[in-house]
Amino acid sequence: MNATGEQPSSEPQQNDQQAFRYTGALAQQIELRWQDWWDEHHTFETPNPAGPLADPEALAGKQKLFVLDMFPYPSGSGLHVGHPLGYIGTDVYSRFKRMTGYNVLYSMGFDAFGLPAEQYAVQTGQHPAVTTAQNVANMRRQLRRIGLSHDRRRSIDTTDPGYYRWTQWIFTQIFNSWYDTDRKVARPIAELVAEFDAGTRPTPDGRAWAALSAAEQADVVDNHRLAYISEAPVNWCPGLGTVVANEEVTADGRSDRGNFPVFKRNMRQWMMRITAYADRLIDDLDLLDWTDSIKAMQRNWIGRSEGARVHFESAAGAITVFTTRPDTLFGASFMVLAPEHPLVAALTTDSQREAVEAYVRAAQAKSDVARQVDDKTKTGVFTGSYAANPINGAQIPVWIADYVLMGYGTGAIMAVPCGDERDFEFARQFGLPIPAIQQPPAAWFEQQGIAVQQGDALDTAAWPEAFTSDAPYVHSTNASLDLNGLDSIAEAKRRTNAWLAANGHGEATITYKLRDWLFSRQRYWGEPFPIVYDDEGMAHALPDSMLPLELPPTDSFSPRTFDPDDAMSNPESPLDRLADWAHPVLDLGDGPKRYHRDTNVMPQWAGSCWYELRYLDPTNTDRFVDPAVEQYWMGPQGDGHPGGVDLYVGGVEHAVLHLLYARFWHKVLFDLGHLSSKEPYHRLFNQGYILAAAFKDEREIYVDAFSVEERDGQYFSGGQPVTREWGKMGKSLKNAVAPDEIYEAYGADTLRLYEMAMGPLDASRPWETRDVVGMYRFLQRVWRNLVDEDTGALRTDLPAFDDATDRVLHRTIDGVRADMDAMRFNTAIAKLIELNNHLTKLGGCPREAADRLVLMLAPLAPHLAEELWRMLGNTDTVTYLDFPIADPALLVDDTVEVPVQVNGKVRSRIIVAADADQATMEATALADPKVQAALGGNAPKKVIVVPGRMVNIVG
RNA sequence: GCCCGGGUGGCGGAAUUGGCAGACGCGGGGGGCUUAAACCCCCCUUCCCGCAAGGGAGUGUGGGUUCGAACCCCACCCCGGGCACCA
Repeated sequence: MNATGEQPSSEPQQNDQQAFRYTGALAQQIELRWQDWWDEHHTFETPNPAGPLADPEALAGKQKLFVLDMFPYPSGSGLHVGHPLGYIGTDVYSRFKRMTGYNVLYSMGFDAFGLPAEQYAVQTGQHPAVTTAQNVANMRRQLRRIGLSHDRRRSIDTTDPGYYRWTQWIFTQIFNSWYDTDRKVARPIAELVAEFDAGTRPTPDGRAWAALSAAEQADVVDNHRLAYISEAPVNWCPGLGTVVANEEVTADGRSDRGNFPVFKRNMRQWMMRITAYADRLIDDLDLLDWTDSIKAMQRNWIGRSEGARVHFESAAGAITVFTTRPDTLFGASFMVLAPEHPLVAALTTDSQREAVEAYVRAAQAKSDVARQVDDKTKTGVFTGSYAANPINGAQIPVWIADYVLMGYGTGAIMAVPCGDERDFEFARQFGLPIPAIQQPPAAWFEQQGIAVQQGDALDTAAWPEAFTSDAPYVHSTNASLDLNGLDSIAEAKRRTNAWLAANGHGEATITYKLRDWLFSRQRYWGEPFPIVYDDEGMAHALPDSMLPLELPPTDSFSPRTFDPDDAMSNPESPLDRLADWAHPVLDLGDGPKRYHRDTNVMPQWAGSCWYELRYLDPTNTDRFVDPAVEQYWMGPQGDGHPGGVDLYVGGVEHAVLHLLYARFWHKVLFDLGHLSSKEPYHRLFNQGYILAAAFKDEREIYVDAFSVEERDGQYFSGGQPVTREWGKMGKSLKNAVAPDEIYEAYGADTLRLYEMAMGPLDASRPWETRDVVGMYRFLQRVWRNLVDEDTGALRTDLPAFDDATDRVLHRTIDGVRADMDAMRFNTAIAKLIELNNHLTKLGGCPREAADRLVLMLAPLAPHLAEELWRMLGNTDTVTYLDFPIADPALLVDDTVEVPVQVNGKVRSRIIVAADADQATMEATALADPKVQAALGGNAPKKVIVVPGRMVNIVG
C-alpha cells in the first residue's frame, strides 16, 4: 500500500472472517476516505481576524491558540515512525483544543535550504530546487497520511522566493539598525545618523559629523550596524569549503556537519551583533515557560560573567585583564597572555625572543582540535617583561600560555595561583611564587593530609593543590584598602571594584562567552544577500522593490572544497562564478551604476528564525505579516500571557542554535516595531525520541536490525554474534521502521494511538513493533462494541445503559479531559481503554454512551471517530464539536472502600459513606475484626483519619 | 570536574505530588469457542514461603524526618543529556 490514492481491498482476508471487522485494510479505507473529505470540506482551515484568510465571525468568542512544531528538513529518504512523534502530539492537542472552544492555528512548513539538497545536486547534477520540490511533495503526502489536521493554506517552504523575499527583507532591517545601549533597544540607523548630525551623540573621535568624509561616516555607521562585515577570526572549514558559526563547531573542534577539521582564521565575513542582546536573551528567559534545562543551556551558552577589568602597567603600556575575582588581586603573582595577544611582541625582551616566537608559531599551527586535547598539562614561555600589580605595586612577570584564550575576556589574565587550579598548576610547573591570601580552615588541611597552617605560618609550598573555597582574607591590605579578616566574597569584590575605579586602575564589567553570529556561507543553496557594493566597496542594501533577489540558475552548485587539513585555503562561493549576475547595473537612487553583488548566502538558520510568523499571513505580498493578524496570534494576552507561540514542540537538539537565533531576530523585529511580543515561543515542550535497538557486528559496523535473531539473550545476525545498543531510530543505525508497514497492518489511527500510549511525550522510548497490536485490539473492540461486523452497520443489539456505566463514563470524561489538557496522552488512552473494557464486559456500547466515547476518541483516532460518528446518524465532522464534560454529581460514589493501616501496614479495608466523618471512620475501622486481630487486643495509641481516604492506627 | 534530567515487575510505563505501589498495554500461564488453528471472550500474572487461608519482602544503595515515604531531607552508586583550560 502507498498513499497515492490506490484503494485498499475490502475483501475479507481470511475465508470466514467478518467482512466489516476493523482490520488494517478497513482502517486504511476509512482513513483515506476521511482525509479526502477533510480536504474537500476545508475542515482544518483556521480563520484570521483580517486579510485574505479573514473570517471574523468564525473566530468570534473563541480564544486563540497557536500550536507549532519545529518544521522539518525535507530529506529525500522520507519519514520513519520516529519522526512524527511530536507531530502526532501537537495534532492530538490541537484537535482537543478545537473541541474545547479554541481557534487553533496549526500548520507545517519546510526548512528546505541547506547542505544535503546541495550535496545531492552536486552528485546528480539535478538542481536542488527540483529535488527539494520532490522531497517537500513527498513529505506533505506522508504527513497527510498520518491524519495531521494542518491548515495547508498556511504552509511555507523557506526556499520559495515568496518566502525568502521576506527573509531578505528582515536582513535589510537588521542591516539598517543599530543597538542603542542606553535605551537597550535596536533603532533604525537613520536615527543614529540624525543624532550624530545634531551633535546629541558624539562621534568616536569627537569631530563634528559634517566634518567627516563620506567614507569616514560610512565607517562609523558600519561599526554600529546589527549586521556588519568584519575581518575577524572565523571558523574556516576547508573540507566543506565554507565558514561555519561557533555553534556549528563541535567540542573537539570539528564541523558538526561532515566532521571536518575547523580552523580559526581571520576572514571578511558577515556577522550579526547578537552579543548586543546578551543580557536581554538571558533576562527574558524568565518570561518563558521552558524547562529549566533548556534555560540553563541558553544561559550557559551566553556565559555571562560579572567581574572587573584591571590595568597592569608595563614597559609596553597597560595590560588589561578580565577577572571574576578582583577581590584576589593581592594574590596575583604573575600574568599570562594569550599567544595571539597584540602586546606580546612589544613585551618580549631580546633574550626571550627566540623562545616566545617559537611558542607563538607552535600555538598558531595547532588547530583548535590540538589545542583542546584533554591533556591539560600547562605550557608557556616568559616574555622577559614585568608589569605592576596596581594594588601593591609588585613587579610581576608576564608569561604567555595557550591556556589563556584570545577569544574570551581581554585575552590576558592575572594569575592568582593560591586560589585557582590552573594558575596553581602553571606556577608549580614554572616555579613561580604562590602567595597565600586566604586562611583555609583546619578541615581543609586535614583533607589535604598536611599539617594545619595559621596566619604568618601559611606556606603554600606544602599545598598539594589550590584552595578554591571561601575563607577569610589575609595579606590583603594596602594604604587605602583592607580586606583582611573579611569572609564575604561579595563584599570584598565590591570594595576592590570601588578602589580600582577610584584610583583609575580598572572598573567593574561584564563579559560573555557568546560571540557575534557568523552569518555568511560560501555555498549555493541558501538565501542570497540583498547587498551590493559600489566601486568604493561600500555596502548598500537593496531596496524593497528589488526583492526578492532570486538565486541565479546555474549547474555548478558546489563550493570549492579543499583538503580538510589545508588551513590556509580560501573560500570560493559558487555565486562568484556567475559573472553576469554578480555585476549588475542598478539604479539605487542616483542613476544606473555598476555594482557587484555579495556572493555569499545566508546560513540555514536564517529561514527558521521567523517561519512561525509567516504561517500567520502566508500570502501577504505587502508585508511579512499583517500587524492586525500578528497581534491576534502573537500579541500579549489579557491573562498575563506575554505573547508568542502558545505551544512549541520539538527536539532538544535545537536548545541553543535555532532557539537563540530565532529569539534574537524576534527581538530586533520587536524593537523596530514590527512585532507585538518580546519572545517568539512562549511555551516550549521538548518531545522525546523514539529509540530502537541497533546491532553491531564484531567489526563495529551496524547490521540490519531486522536480520537479528535472539537466542538465550544473545543476538545473532546471519549466524554471527552481534551486540545490541539503543539509539535514535534512523537510517544510519539500520533500524528504521517505515510508517507504511504499520498502516498496512493496522492503519494510521493505531499508529497514532501507539505512539501516544508508549509513555509521556517528553520521554524517549524504545519502539517495539510487537506492542503495536495492543492499540489495534483496543480500536477493534471499540468498533465491535458499536458496529455489526457482518453488515458494517450500527449494531441493533446494543446493551442497555445502567448507572454503573454512567459513573464509569463520567469518571473517564473527567480524567481524559484533564489528561488531554496537560498533554498526558498516555494516561488519557489508558482511561479510554478502561472505559471500553467495561463496555466490552457489558456486551457492547450502550447507545447513550456512544456519542461521548466517540468524541473522546476523536483527537486521538480521528478517522475512526469520524466514521463512527457518521454511523451514529450524524452528518457533520467531529472536529469542532464540544468535548464531553463530566457531571460532578456522578464523580462521587455514595460509599467508598478505604484501607485501614495498623502501624503503617494495610490490614483491612472498610466500606464507609463517602462523606463519613472522622469519628465514624475511626469507629468502623476499630470494629473491623482483622484490625482487632492486628492490634492483638492492645488499645490504639493514636488514630489518624483522612476522610474519604484511609485510616491509620498506631498500636 | 560543573549544570540539568532520571533509576518502579520479564518489557513500555501508572501512582490525583506525603495516603491502597504496579493503572493501561505488551509478553507469559490457564480456561472457553473451534473438528483443529487463527481471531475473539473470560480468569491469573511484583518476588519469596504456602495446597490454601494467609504471611513476609519490595520503587538503585545506606541513613533520616513522619502516624504514614516511589514522592521530602542527607550521603553515596549507576544511567542519559549539556558544558568544560571561559580567568
